[in-house]
Amino acid sequence: MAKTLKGRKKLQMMKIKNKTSLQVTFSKRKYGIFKKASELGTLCGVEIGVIMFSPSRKVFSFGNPDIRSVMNGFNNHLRYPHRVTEDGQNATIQDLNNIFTQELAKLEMEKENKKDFDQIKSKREETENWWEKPPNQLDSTQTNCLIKALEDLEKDLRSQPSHNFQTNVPQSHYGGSYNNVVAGCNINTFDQRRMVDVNAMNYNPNMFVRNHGPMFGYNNNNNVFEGFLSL
Amino acid sequence: MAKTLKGRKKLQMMKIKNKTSLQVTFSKRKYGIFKKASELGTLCGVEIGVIMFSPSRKVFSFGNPDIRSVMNGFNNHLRYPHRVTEDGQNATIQDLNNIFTQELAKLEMEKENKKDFDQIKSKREETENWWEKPPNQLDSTQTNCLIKALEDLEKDLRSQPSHNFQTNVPQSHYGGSYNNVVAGCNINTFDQRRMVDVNAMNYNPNMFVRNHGPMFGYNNNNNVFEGFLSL
DNA sequence: GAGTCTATGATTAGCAC
DNA sequence: AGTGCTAATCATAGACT
Repeated sequence: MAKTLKGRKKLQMMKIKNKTSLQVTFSKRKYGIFKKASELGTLCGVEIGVIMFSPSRKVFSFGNPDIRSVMNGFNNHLRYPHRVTEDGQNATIQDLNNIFTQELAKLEMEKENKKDFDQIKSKREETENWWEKPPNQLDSTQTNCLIKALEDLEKDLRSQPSHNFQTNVPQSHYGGSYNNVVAGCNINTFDQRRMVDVNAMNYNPNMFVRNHGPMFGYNNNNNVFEGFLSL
Repeated sequence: MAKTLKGRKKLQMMKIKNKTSLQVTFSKRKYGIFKKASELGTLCGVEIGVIMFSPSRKVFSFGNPDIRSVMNGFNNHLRYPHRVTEDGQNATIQDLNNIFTQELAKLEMEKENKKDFDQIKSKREETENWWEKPPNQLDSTQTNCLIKALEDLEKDLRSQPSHNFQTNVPQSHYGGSYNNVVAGCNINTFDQRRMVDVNAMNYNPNMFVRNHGPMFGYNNNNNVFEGFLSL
């Protein structure tokens, strides 16, 4: 049957009103762009990536060699002026990742320091209660100090009005407050919580683009599109 | 002058051997693709982004409305299986950002705790050196403790062989080691370093695409490309 | 690198399925 | 949401500036 096709007409460069023809145009031109991108990649041996959303907000993408590496390469060129590297350059995402990684390393170090600190604390408590120990467990330095303090005390005590002496003050007064609750902060849970927090992060410097799910792409070799499981 | 132009010839779909014609082809087709992408964006009112690297590794990109928001939208669809949200979903980049933000908040909290800790430490030092203070500055509890310790000491000292007493041991022996260097870690710089480090991060949850420098783009309105300052 | 020219190849609007 | 048709429009290889 002879058909009276009018052929292509020039299109005004504005959003297509008719919903159906808009959808058809999108579909055809999407194919056209992906094909062009594929050709450019092949002819010139360059990396290229295309990302688009359909009128119904579905995601489509093409990448040569793949969209992930192209985005990765692109991100390497992004600069974050609010953050500057040691040599005065605006930071790349890699720099930010490095900074974060260093932060976490330091957090880890803090944790270690805290551990040391606690160790020293307990050692110190041990040492600092030396005046309650029998003198034969004191070293000569401690003994000397005690003697010195004792002499000073004696001198002062003799030169001033009497105190209201009360013996047998419970030893736990010191031990308790040093070992656990100090000024409303529970030392026992302090370190534990931090440990949990640090482990919770489990930061991977490469999480920026790796390890994500399947996505749409234009397969350069056989003109087949692969599906991106959009939400 | 009459010229014998041969017109366009069909091109083999393979990498162009001639360096010059490859560069020319790239330049022309780059323009073509950006124009197609721009048209698709206008005609269909959709978001589209194109990123490519020239043969000399220069970066070019086009985005409607802009490459950043397109990449952002695309990233919303990426999933990071090594990281799972509370409801069991694979994490988006937003989730990762949230996790990071929370981590930093906790780091900040740690810093506060450290501050408290140091406060307590100094308070404690103050308290713990009480035996070196003149007795009129001691409270009754401390005095009682000292008396008790003194009595015990006296008793013990009398019941054992003599020590080699040396008076005038420098007081700084205690003060020094407690206030500054502890087990190889300088307490004075400890907190300061963390403060600097934390402030140095200044994490912006939106740093993924915001705040970066100028980049090439195809200006939809007047067909002008803007430059991306590549490295 | 970018722009021009021209013949020709490639894309696609409008319509139907 | 995609396919086939066809005529018209668009893109561009090659050569040159």
